[in-house]
Amino acid sequence: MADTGTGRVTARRLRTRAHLLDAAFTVFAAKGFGHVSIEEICDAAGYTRGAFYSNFAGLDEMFFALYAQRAGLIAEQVSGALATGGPALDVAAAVDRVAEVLLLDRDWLLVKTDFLVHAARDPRVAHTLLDHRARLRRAIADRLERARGHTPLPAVLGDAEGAAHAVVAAYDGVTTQLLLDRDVERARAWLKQLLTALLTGGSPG
Amino acid sequence: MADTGTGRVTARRLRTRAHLLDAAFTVFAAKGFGHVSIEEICDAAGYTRGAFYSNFAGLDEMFFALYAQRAGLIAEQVSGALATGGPALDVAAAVDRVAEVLLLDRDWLLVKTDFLVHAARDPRVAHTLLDHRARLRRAIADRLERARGHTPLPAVLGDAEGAAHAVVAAYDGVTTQLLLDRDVERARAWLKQLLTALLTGGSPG
DNA sequence: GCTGTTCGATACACCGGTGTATCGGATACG
DNA sequence: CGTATCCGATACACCGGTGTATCGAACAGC
Repeated sequence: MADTGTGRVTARRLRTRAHLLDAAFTVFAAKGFGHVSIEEICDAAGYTRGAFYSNFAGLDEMFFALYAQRAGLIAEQVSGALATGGPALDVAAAVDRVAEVLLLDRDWLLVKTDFLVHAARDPRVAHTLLDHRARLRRAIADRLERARGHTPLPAVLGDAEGAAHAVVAAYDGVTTQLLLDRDVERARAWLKQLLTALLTGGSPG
Repeated sequence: MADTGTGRVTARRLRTRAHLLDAAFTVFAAKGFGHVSIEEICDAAGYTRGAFYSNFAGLDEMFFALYAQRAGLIAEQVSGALATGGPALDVAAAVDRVAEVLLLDRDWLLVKTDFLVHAARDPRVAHTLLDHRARLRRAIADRLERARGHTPLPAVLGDAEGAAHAVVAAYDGVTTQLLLDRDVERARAWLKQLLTALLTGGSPG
């Protein structure tokens, strides 16, 4: 069973846990959660089930841990992309940078979508995901608010929060298309175009 | 094994097939493809596995058949919603009607998203889904083209095809949010707002 | 280096689901 | 009605994965 106690955590433990998570990411991306067995992950990582059960309670918990880990990473990158550019606050430039970061790795989109499907059926998980999305929106809204005046937002979207909502929706929409046609470049271009249309009300500047 | 031959199709067969598909829809929506066993579906439908294997080759084929059936139904409804309104071609009104139809049943969105995830890993399936989406886009684009002049499109989106692309992306984006927060009314309102912003470039008229 | 603790490999019992082959009853059709 | 056909229920053999209990080996601390 997974070690839940607060007994001191050894280095070895952390390493194998990380190895297992890395392998899990690959396997989940390839086959999809729900078509993956614990054994497969252990094989891919070069361990046996003993290692797995020593680190995780089961597949669900591991999947959750995996998502949390990777989502945190992405969140950092997005924050970084939003922070750069100094106080000059150019929306168009920010759109470019964010689009580059968000549509980077198809494997991540696969896992993320699997997680969405998972969350859609488990309110507890859904709550976590909604939290994460809310934090992302807030970061975007903050940025948009600072840019207001320099580039005013179209009124239909409401305040900056509304605009941020629209940005996330556009991202989700483009993700869907990318999952199907596998054309990352087209998806990026398309996302930029969409965000521009939404945030500037039609004028690219 | 599933009857692939062209031997004459009896009425009984069609009925049980329909029953199985109906039950499958419920079960898939509740648990998600990948967490559903053939037995579960048969139990829900009141049959045994014998009936299943007499009608389908396996879970995958059944899932595909289920999606095709329901997607066809929705497509008809959308076409209907786009057709009504006579030749007066009011974009805002069309947006309202389509938003009502598209965000109707959460169970359908669940199954649809499962299918997307499935298609994302199987190019053959992906091709089918892309086809279906292309047909939907064409219907929307046609409608938008007829409305052009009455309500001109913002230039950033390009031609009517581009605008239709944006409509679908907005739909997908709103779907994601709805899967998480389960608030259908909010999703509908939000979709209308988003489509209005995209298609009119900011002005609600 | 020695030793007590921790980690992960191994072995075991178990279960649920799969796919097939067979058979009896329902059904369409003359 | 009678009968040939079709459909779906039943039974069987099988497999892959699960979770746990145990033990040897690696490791950290002194």
